[in-house]
Amino acid sequence: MTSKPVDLYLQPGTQDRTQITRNALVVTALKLFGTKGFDATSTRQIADASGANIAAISYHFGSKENLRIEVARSVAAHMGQHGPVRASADMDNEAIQGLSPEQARSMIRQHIKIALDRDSLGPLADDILQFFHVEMTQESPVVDILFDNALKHSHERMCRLVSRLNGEAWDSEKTKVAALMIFAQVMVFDLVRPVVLRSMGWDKIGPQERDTILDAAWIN
Amino acid sequence: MTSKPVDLYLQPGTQDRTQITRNALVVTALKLFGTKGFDATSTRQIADASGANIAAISYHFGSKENLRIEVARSVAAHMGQHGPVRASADMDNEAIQGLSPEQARSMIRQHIKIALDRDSLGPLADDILQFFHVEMTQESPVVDILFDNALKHSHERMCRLVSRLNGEAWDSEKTKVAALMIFAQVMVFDLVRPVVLRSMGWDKIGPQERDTILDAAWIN
DNA sequence: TTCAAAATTTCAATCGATTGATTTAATCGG
DNA sequence: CCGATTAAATCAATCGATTGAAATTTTGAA
Repeated sequence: MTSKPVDLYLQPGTQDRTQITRNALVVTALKLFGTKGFDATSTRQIADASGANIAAISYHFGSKENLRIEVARSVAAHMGQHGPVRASADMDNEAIQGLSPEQARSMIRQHIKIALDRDSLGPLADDILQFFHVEMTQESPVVDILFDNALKHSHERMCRLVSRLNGEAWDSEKTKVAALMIFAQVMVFDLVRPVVLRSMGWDKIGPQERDTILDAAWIN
Repeated sequence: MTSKPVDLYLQPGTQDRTQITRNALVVTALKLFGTKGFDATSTRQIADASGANIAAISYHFGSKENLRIEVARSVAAHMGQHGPVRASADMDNEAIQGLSPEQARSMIRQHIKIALDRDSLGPLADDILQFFHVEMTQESPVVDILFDNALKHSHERMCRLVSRLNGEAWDSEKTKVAALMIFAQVMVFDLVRPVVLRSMGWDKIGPQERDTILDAAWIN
């Protein structure tokens, strides 16, 4: 329950049966929850697709709902260490204070570019982010896990950067909304992908399409 | 199947039993699908909450999936006639051609303001838009209905307006993405409301909060 | 080091409950 | 009275979860 989250990527030489099973269940659930949704995914589908027995879910995680939480903890932990969130940890608040508006703007652009970049998340990047996006739209215990561990810090850093641009306090309502809107611009294209594909005439949102999106993002 | 969509708002004096039952089922399903999601909503919940019998769903719509589609058709029809989509129908393409950048910018702002305004959709506005948003995130037959009847036209108008600003062709990829991003800025706050509430420290997204969002929207 | 006992993990089978949908009979309005 | 509609009962299928036994791994005394 309160133990270390399951690693989304097992080190190649792992022999531990338990670890392998738990990883398979979490990764499979990550994919199915992200694509079909939590409610539309049955425990049997997860078990079959991960090569485990149905009872394994109850045994290792207690319940389907707990598996969902474990997936969220794994995702949050992984993003915190390797993903876009990690990038914001490199700057400290005092350094931002001294930034010129032009420097801040540049860092914001870089920040957004990293947020769009999926390479840092590994081969599961698409699955991780799809799960992330889906869960963000629903009120559930999972939101708190993702927000506290992967969003809060990143948003605050963005607020401090935006503050250098608009001159307002970093924790003012205006600044906070502006910071959210910067993330929103690139995030929304994944959130409403079905509509985006139809509007744009695309058949997927790949690296090329993401460049187009990034070019259109407004950071002024 | 190919008949007129169910009216979301019955005229007060309606006596027609059939019409009343169908309306109750559609409105109830609209609310439940929007809040709990399609998969997490059972036909019994819909029947109970709407005061109808379980068999009524099969009788009137054929299946739960067909009820979902009927809800989408009703929502699309209602938005097309009364909602934000309607606003874009007032301008024609030739008029937009002659707009100065400054005029276009003003119309875009107005367009967005209308898209944020929920009064035109009536008392069910929140339910309608929540259903709308949820369905936009999932690949389903419903997306096509909503896109074709409520989004396509509105997006094209926005493209033509944006075209007056950036000087590019209205159907260029750059313009189309930019137009999407304008909608995205205000839409995303409803899509990821759970995260927005936590980030902003809000307990709801009401008219006041929407004003704050609108002020932060970038149209340059 | 050896090997049986103990603990852990997996397995097939099954639990009661609920799902979407259907059937049959009663009820309603015209 | 008749067709339209509803109500109650029930369908097979699937849901999440549990069971006890089998298989596997770990442990500990000799």
